[in-house]
Amino acid sequence: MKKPLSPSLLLDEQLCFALYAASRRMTAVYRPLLEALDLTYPQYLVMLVLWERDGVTVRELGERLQLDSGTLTPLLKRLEQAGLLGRRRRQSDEREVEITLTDAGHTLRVRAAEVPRCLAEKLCMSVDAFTRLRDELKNLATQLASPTDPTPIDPGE
Amino acid sequence: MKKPLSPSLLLDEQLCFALYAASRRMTAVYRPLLEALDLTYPQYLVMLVLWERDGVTVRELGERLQLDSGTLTPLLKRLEQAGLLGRRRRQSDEREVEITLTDAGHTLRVRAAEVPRCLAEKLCMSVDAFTRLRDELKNLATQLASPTDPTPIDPGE
DNA sequence: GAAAATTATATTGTGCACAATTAAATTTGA
DNA sequence: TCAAATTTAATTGTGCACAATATAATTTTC
Repeated sequence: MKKPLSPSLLLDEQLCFALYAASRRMTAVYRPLLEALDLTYPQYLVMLVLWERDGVTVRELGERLQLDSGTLTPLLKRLEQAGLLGRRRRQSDEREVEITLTDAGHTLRVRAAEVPRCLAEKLCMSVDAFTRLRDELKNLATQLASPTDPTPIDPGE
Repeated sequence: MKKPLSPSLLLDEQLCFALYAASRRMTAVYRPLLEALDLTYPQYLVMLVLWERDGVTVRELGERLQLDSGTLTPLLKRLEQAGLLGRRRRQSDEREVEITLTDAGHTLRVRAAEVPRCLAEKLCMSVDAFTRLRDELKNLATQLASPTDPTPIDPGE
């Protein structure tokens, strides 16, 4: 009598829906905070990367955030229009587009520092619980990204 | 010396990004499985609700999935075009649109039953770990949905 | 019982996500 | 060296999400 791992089609038993719903709730909580900075949530993520290291390429941004150019190109153009960053082809390799923060882009970081504080308040979690859940989600993403890992047989192409 | 709860702006320390990335990875894993059923992931969620209880209104679907009519109306029209469901105004209250599965919609459930099995394989998690993570995410969503819970002062409107 | 308020859905517009294709620059290799 | 393969962005098209607005049906209140 071994109970199989979630063979259910009941919505409330799905891990995927709990994840999907929590993720949308999370961005909904960020929305009013980021609105004050004139940023959307994905734009905020791009800014986080750039505040860590300026002058990265679109490809590097994409690797970090797991987003492709179809998403990033228009998003970066909007941030450029907003005056937060500049985009230009690299001299060394004209295929690459380098993203650099403007002064306004750098300055925004100060106001953005409030955002994680507001969220910490909202979360009401211990540092331990926060770290544990975050790392569990990272592990989950890693497991989900594994090529064909648990598939019994797959000769591939 | 009390360390504050995640006052960091580093991408890899954010719970929100771990959540966002894991959620997108999850739907990416579902995508090829659902493609075989000609469903997108949000369409699959709608079908899960309808397989549990047929004849619900758009409003009830929205409450269950936390999606509004701006998302559901076109999605439901696509499922109607695909022949999986029908939409008609309720006699008792013409404001409401009742969604009912067609025979094809009911039949699809059989093939969909394979989906959670494929995912369980991919996840490689114990039932306990699965359940615990799912319920932690539900709790997180609940906490994030709480109106103004941890805000010190807010006289409101 | 009619005006006002509420409720339910649809519509419009913006901004992601992501697949598929295109185009240009660079690298590789016969 | 030069043609083929690879790499990087951009473009195009579809389908969510969600805010804001519109519209129509129903309920409430006087």
